Amino acid sequence: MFSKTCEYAIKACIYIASQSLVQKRVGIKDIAQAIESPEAFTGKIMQVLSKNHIVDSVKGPHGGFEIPESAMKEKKLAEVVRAMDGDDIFKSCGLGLKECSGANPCPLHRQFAKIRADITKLLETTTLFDVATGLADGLTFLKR
Amino acid sequence: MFSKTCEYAIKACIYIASQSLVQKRVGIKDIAQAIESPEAFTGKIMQVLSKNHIVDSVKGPHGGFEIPESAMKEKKLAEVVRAMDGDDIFKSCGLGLKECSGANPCPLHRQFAKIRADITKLLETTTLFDVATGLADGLTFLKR
DNA sequence: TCAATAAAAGATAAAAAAGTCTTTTATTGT
DNA sequence: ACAATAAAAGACTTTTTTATCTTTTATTGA
Ligand code: FES
Ligand code: FES
Repeated sequence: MFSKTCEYAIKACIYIASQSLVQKRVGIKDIAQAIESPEAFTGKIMQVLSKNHIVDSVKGPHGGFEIPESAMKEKKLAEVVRAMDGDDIFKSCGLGLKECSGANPCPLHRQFAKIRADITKLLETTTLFDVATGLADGLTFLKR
Repeated sequence: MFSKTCEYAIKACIYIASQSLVQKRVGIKDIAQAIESPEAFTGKIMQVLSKNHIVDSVKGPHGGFEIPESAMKEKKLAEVVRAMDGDDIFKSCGLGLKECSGANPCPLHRQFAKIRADITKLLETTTLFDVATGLADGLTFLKR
């Protein structure tokens, strides 16, 4: 569904958001621990998220990453996915045809179009705030 | 969604099925041409499909692959997917947690579970016959 | 029986994804 | 100013996926 990189990115964002809810800035080590990701690789991913203005990064002592509450209420999961995996999941053919089109449909076009629309809706409507609260409340988990 | 290998496999099966509908056995070259896949790689994929009894293979002159009409009415797309990609798509967590479980749900568990169920239903209920007819009738396509 | 045909099997190769290590840059508090 | 901290940037390595090439095995029909 998503690349490993994208999975890490989504989890990292949710974790950062949940910590930002209690005014805590988190470092790469914290993140890697919280989402069970390799530390150095997580650093690379954070660079992309930071460049795409999905998270705010602060260098130096007491630095780290954060997502202001106002921002996390705006940022959709779709933005994270697009930053990491591009928009393949939103528009490409499930059987890998060069382009998905009703005019030249693959044998599963109708069914896939429905599923893709569901995925798109989920990602385009869910904000980081939406998912961060469940984590903060201990209702959902990012590892195990 | 699926690996490239799996996409080729699904398309190959659909093509073979559609040709079997008109009593035509097809070779690797035909298949590779019909689904725009690399020929040698397609051969490898056919080995797996053949070993998993998803297609029948015949060596020698006039040999090739076929799927008897009775068989294609039984074979579900899910069998093809399982043979190539395993059952990850049917059961694993969308965010990559070691296992998907309601007891230890990731923040997107409920939404993913729904989408996964839809995908599963599609793959478990659609037979090769179902999709082969659309192709045979020129309503659907495997390339472009 | 033997030449031609076509898939199976095996050994590599190339490309992409995932992951690591080292150096640089920015920030902070003393 | 400067030592310590932490992310950014860059160069690399490893693993997995995708793809190719060669050899072997089975089948056919002349
Ligand atoms: S053409 Fe394949 S999903 Fe639309
Ligand atoms: S735990 Fe993630 S989808 Fe179920």
